[in-house]
Amino acid sequence: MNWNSNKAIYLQIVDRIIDEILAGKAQIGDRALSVREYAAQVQVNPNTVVRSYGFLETEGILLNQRGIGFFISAAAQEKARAFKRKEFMEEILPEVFRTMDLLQMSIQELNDCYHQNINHEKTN
Amino acid sequence: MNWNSNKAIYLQIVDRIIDEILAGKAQIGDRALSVREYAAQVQVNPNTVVRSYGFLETEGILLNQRGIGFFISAAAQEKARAFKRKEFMEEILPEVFRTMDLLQMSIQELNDCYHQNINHEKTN
Amino acid sequence: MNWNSNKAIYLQIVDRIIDEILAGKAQIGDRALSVREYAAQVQVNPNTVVRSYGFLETEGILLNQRGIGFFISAAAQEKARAFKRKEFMEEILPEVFRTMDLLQMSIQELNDCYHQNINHEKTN
Amino acid sequence: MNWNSNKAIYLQIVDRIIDEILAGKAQIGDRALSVREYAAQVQVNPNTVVRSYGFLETEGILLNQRGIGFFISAAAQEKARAFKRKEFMEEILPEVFRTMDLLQMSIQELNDCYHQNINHEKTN
DNA sequence: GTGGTCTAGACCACC
DNA sequence: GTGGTCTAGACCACA
Repeated sequence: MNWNSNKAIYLQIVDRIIDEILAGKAQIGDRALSVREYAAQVQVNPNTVVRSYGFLETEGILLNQRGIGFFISAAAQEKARAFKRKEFMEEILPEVFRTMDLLQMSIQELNDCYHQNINHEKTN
Repeated sequence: MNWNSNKAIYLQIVDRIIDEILAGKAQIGDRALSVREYAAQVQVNPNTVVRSYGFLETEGILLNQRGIGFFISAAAQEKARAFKRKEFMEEILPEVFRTMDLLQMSIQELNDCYHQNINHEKTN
Repeated sequence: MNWNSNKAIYLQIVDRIIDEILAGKAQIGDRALSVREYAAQVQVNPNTVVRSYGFLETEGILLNQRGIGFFISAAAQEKARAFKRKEFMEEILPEVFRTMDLLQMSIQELNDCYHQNINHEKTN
Repeated sequence: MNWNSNKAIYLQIVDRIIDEILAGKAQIGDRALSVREYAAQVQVNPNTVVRSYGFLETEGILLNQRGIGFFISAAAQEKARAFKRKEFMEEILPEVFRTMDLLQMSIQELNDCYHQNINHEKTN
């Protein structure tokens, strides 16, 4: 796994799990990998995963069953989407629009970028 | 100024100065506020401003004349725009499009947000 | 049953059984459910019930007749009451009074809560 | 410091700090002891204090100023009281009343205990 | 100096 | 086996 050095690893793990839930790769009720398994898989210390899982539990995305493990909560999709959407609408987008203004970039240009990006992905 | 963000304060100051240059509030050849003045103005430790100015100097946006102070370089506008544009196109936008995909958000919705945002600013 | 609490499940089961004894739902000499039956009933690992029963045995509330099962001991009512009362008077109440002091809550308020609580239960 | 082995140390530290705020020993705007200082004072590992402070920050009771330290937030009293009160009303009290019922203890007896307790404290 | 993060390794209660 | 906590010690960015 490639870690971006600007963001805490445990938060990058959080993002990754949220993305997987949103992408439907993890279904409601699925058991999450055990802390040790996940840690081994992504090559980090188990404590780091404990932190990620703990964070996701406070967000209501994971549920902990004592002595058994963590599970994808029933509201995981919804909570994950809300979490991501809030971050996007309140923190990312305003900054994007402000930057566009400074760069004197029109919304039309942004649309062009979007469609280029989409086409680029399709050909991959 | 709110320093609540997760981003390092010195980088927030960098952004702020670049924004002012792009917005034309600081002209080529203008003398930048002294480190102490700026620090006092934004309520921050002078060392922090030193770091911001240093960063802008390596980017070619500020020029340091020893014993006199920092000045807006001749190429400041151009450099600032290039810096900002590169960051925007290569780091911000791809992530934005990826997030839109995860949130199943159409480019149309983004356009709507943009126009709402613009109108909101105009009425301020 | 909700096992969400911070308390160990086997202790929650202990509390539940003590409560049933105090409430007179389990009579002296009654045979307790087998570990497996109880485990199935409350949806828990049998080992967990084993632990609860073991705890109650050391408290003299259950008796184990090898090969037959667990029974409510003759002194169960008395032992259960003593156990609960001791815990209540020595651990719970002092902490309750200290918290009331911190919250600047009067004994009158507590009385009000009590009566509200009672009325609420009656209407259920 | 005496640690109760039933509760995580970092949570006991949280409780202790909340109690001090409610008791008025820590005033709004006061700087909290640095993580290292506090850790040395109560003889635990700094990481444990980091966890306590982090918890209190998410509760809005402490504020973190980057590179400077933690401070008692403006809303600390209110947040601390709300936190404690919620815990008391929703978790402690219902259990207390249920136990009183099981022990066939009247509200009058509870009042007596309260006044004894108060008198006892006064003579200390 | 401050807090933030990560690792390594240990012990625990619990299922 | 599971997660939860704690320690010890390290390194980092930041003020």
